[in-house]
Amino acid sequence: MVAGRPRAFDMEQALDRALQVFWRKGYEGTSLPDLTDAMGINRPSLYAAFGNKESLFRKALDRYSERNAIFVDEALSAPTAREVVEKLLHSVAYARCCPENPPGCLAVQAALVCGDDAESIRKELVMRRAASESRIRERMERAKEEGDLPTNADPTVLARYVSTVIQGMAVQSASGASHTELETVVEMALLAWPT
Amino acid sequence: MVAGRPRAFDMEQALDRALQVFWRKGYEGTSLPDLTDAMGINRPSLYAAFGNKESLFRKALDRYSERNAIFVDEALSAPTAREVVEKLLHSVAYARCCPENPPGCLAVQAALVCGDDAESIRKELVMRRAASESRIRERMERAKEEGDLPTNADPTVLARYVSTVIQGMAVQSASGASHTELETVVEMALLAWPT
DNA sequence: GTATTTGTGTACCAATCGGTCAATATGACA
DNA sequence: TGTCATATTGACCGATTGGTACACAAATAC
Repeated sequence: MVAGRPRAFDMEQALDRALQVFWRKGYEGTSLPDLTDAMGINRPSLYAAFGNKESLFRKALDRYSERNAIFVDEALSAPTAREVVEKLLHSVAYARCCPENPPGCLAVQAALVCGDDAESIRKELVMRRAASESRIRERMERAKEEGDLPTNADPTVLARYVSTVIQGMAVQSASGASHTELETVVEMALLAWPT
Repeated sequence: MVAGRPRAFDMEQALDRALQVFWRKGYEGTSLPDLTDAMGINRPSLYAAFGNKESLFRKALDRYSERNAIFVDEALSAPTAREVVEKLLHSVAYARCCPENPPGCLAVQAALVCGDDAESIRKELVMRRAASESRIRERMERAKEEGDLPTNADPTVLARYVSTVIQGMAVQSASGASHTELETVVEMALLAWPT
């Protein structure tokens, strides 16, 4: 980039707008007019700045993941396994219902199933969800080494359970559940935690 | 219907095939060629027999719901609240991974989010999921009246927790989880149950 | 056998899909 | 003040979307 006409829009803001649309309508449910309207730019500008629809989605997904990572990292750095899942679940209950964002979880609802064209997006999301679960599992393994969990506790199972509850809350949120409703789920889910 | 040329295909079988496609690809992700190919009929036959895409989906959804209702009814008729949720969760763990069906739950993944055109389908699915949760809640209310649950137990919260776990398992299944993996989730989820 | 009724097959419809081209506008730099 | 590099604009592309019109085939009713 040497000189030339400067870009008339804010790329960060435009990407945020695109993220919101994908979040609300999913990958397949979002059309290019949906995107250009929300981003306030026209089609060739979108393609010049972000590539095609798929690469725009991936950039939006990266942004989504980065923001999620902030509170996930914070939760995972709690001193005990119990505190980790408490923080994690409470954070998710808040984040999925944060009023300035669409309900639900992008990584769950953007392409849980899809037509053949979007199959690579679906697989990407499957991998991201698996990666999230792995991070929790690794934290539980550490907890077990530290004597922070009973010797018969299985980090894989614990992580899968927590992931399942989190994904269930995503569906609940996408169905209109409120923050307080999700909090009751969190409290109950924590009753299963080993002591 | 007085006379006329007889239908050359089996409507029940064709509807089953359509259900499979919607289940695997979601409402928006399924195209009419997807449907006609799977059903082995051509477009005008499909429209004559089932209306349009939306009404075909609703018929397929009804069929899906009926089949689900069989084991849900059986679970809800168990004598105690504890047995109800045990049966329910184990049944779901099996049903979501039954090898002759697509993974996941149609009512969750067919249109968790979507474009404007499919909005009425999405709302229908939200209502069905809410109805399922209500059935569980009513069963828990009955259990409480029967002294089958602690006096401080909240049927609404119990039902929401069970629904959330079930929906989480649907996401896990759609992501490739096996039956035995879901069973470990069930066992752990049951640890939260009040005694 | 002929009329009537219904299903099937082909070919088509307008609208929308994701994506691009060529012309023009706008800035930085010399 | 040009020159050059990039951004914006509107029109356009072929392919696909959900949905139909119409001619023909196959059965029953008389």
